[in-house]
Amino acid sequence: MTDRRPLPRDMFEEVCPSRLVPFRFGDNKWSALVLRCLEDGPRRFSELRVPLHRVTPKVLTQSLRGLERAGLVSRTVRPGPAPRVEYALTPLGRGLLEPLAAACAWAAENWDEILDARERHP
Amino acid sequence: MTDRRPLPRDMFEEVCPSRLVPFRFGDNKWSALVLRCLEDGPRRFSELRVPLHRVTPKVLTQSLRGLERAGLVSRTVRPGPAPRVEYALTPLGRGLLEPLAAACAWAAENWDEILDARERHP
DNA sequence: CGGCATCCGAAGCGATACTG
DNA sequence: CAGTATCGCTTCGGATGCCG
Repeated sequence: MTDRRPLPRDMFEEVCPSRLVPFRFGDNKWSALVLRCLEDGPRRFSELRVPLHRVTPKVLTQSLRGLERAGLVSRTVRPGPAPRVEYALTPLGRGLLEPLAAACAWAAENWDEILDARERHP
Repeated sequence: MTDRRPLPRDMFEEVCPSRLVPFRFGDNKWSALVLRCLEDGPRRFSELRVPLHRVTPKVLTQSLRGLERAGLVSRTVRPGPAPRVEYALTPLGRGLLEPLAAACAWAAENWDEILDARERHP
């Protein structure tokens, strides 16, 4: 570890990808989970609320709007007597799912080690 | 997209990896960037502040403490007349860097598309 | 140099109630 | 059903000042 390249002057600039990723993942705390909920196909609004521990409609809406603005999720209103809205991954969103899954796989593999570390540090 | 497996009852349970990942990435908004700053080797406290846009010492400390508690970063005090503290990735932390890099690579590849989406949605 | 203590405004998010 | 509106608590994080 001797090739200590100098750090960039400004990693906060808009153009740095690592700025975007944590931001997208954490647009709000539910975003990543919402993406994974859409993994198997479109889901309705109230359908999403259940596995997300009864998240408040307001907060879920915020999350979905954020994902929509980012082009990761699409929103379609199906015609009918009762309102019926479905959310689905866009191709872009589906692409993000892969690195997200990689991160999750990492977490699963190192689960014990992570928990051990947290116990060791009081 | 016809195999709509039912969603799990509770994706919020402690044991779900996707809970941990957003949490780790977003422990605070700097965590991911700090990890990337340590990519090339150990760095001193004040050395980290520069590329992070002069982040406040308090906040940087919080971030580092969080990463330390998670076992991702180590903190070593080098003996000498003046205080000199170095932070470095642990093997565990280095492992996380890979999925993190994958996510960043995704962001870099789909940069234009993401920005386009944000512009289209007012 | 590498922090910690304090203050404070801003943002996050849950609960509740209401609406087309 | 799929949201919006309002409230209030909690957390985040920037600014400032002090310390060994």
